[in-house]
Amino acid sequence: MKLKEDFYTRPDVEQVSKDLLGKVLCTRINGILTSGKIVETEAYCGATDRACHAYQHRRTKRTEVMFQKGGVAYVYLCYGIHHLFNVVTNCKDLADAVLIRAVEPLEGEEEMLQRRNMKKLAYRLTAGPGSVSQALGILTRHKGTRLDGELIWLEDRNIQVQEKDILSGARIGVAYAEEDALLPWRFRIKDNPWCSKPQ
DNA sequence: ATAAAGATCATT
DNA sequence: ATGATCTTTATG
Repeated sequence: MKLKEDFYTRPDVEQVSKDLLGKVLCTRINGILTSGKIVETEAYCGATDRACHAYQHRRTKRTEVMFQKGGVAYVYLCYGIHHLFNVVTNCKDLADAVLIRAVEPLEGEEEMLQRRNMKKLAYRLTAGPGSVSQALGILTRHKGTRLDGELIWLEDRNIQVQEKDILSGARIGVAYAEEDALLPWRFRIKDNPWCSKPQ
């Protein structure tokens, strides 16, 4: 069943980030269902985290959606090429988000291969945030989409992830964030081959 | 108005 | 290792 609003509005992004492991991200773009089990995430906290676009509650046109109540999509363009998908969490005016970094393909494999311009199934199909969005058909225009709707949503399919099977580490690509770059806010499922490469 | 940097990926 | 590629943001 679909995750409800109270899953997203909890105040602890770190916790939500961990809880998202094992949940299923689904999209139905142009009527085509694609989905994947989330195996890797990163937490971003607006109030205190230099690595977050909304650091110190910085409100811009881009970050505005992060200030909404949890349960909407924050999608932005990275390096001019990649559409990165985040789940907005916490309450209104508290700009926290979780970046989905990798999923394990479940449904719509053919469509995902096509979107990624690949011929046969390989781990790189959905490893890395840019790849996830491309495979699922998520674009910046989906920014602000409610995650309880029919376009993009998350499901709990009762997949159990043990606390001991969650590895945490420093986030990727946030060297500029100084000491905040060291926070262990990247989470992944131990021994899952669908995670993106770098430790 | 202009410039610089960026939560990345694929290729060499 | 390096290039692709273009939005967002900061600065003048």
